[in-house]
Amino acid sequence: MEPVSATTAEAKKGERTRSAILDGAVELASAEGLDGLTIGHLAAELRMSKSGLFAHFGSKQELQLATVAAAGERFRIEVIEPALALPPGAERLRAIGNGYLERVNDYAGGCFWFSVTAEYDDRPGPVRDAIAAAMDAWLALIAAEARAAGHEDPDRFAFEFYAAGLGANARFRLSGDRRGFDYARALLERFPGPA
Amino acid sequence: MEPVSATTAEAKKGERTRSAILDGAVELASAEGLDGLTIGHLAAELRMSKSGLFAHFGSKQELQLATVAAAGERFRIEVIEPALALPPGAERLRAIGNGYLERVNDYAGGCFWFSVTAEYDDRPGPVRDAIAAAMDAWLALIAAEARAAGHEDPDRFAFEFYAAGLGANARFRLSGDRRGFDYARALLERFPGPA
DNA sequence: CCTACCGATCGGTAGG
DNA sequence: CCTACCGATCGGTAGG
Repeated sequence: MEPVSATTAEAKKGERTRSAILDGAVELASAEGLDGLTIGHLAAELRMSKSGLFAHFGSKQELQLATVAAAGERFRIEVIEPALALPPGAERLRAIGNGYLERVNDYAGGCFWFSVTAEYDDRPGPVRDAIAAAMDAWLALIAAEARAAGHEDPDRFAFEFYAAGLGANARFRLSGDRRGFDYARALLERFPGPA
Repeated sequence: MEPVSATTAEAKKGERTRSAILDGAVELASAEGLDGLTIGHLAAELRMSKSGLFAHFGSKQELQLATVAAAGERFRIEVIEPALALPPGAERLRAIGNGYLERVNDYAGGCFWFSVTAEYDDRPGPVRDAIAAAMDAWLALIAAEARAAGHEDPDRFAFEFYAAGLGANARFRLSGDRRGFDYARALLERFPGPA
């Protein structure tokens, strides 16, 4: 009767399913990695058939790339976008940095980026390139805000904050030591920056 | 004729084979993780049969535990032992820290501990416990030397150096940026420590 | 989005 | 240390 409208409704439903799949995929990959993110495991968790899920992506690698993109998009929406309402510099840097640390601290699976960086940093290909691009953008964002905040060496500050985030996540997940989060938060208050 | 002597010779050969297997296992796990360390892949690389290799360990988990222990043992022999000839404090801290950074920089597969921490930090069990114990000992060693060197907050210094090591490895492997190694090395010269 | 299937590889075993 | 296997699971396909 109404083929166009029906098609639109179907497309919407497909989009919702795809989005639900990617939510599960980001969570699963944070804990099990992008290889441990098997199509069978993910399908079982979402109560779908393997082939039904698979049809949304066409290959394991496309699922991995979509998962990396989804993790970046969710981080952008939940942490970065809100902070852009603040003026550039110290205030915004603190909002972004603390927003990131809270997320890492709260998420059940720990930091998605820590997990996938360690997994793919030695394996050339599009998945690694997507992870590297996201991390480059993250460090560039921190450096830009640090520069606006008056840091003498913004690139170095960005590295230190990035490293502190990795370290805090690792220490907390492995040994239950939360002090790394305090050290990382303290970096955001160190102005105008170290010698 | 000489059953005891023959048995001893066989045991020696078994030990050498086991050691060669573990060398390959540490290298493979640095790049592919402890799950990607499959018995078939490792056997093919060493030109052994799967079951011949398997017989040395009895289970995948025992192979993983032996690999973690071997990585720790090799690090202890190559980096820590030589530094113990130096007096405790700044000198020894620099030797250990720089020795670690050189290793991470040089190794083809990157840092074994970075790879396996991200992989197992969310999976309870003996493998994760072994990794956590090794990392706790590593931070405690750095903290003890930092204390002897006069740092005001040795635990914090240990965290900062640990984090800088993770960050330097990640930035270099992902994006080819070696500046993290310079930042980490600079920490070893910052005496008696930050505020 | 499903059922039913494919060849390859996984960890592990039997028996020598 | 080997050959020859096992059931389970992998990514992916056919056909609907």
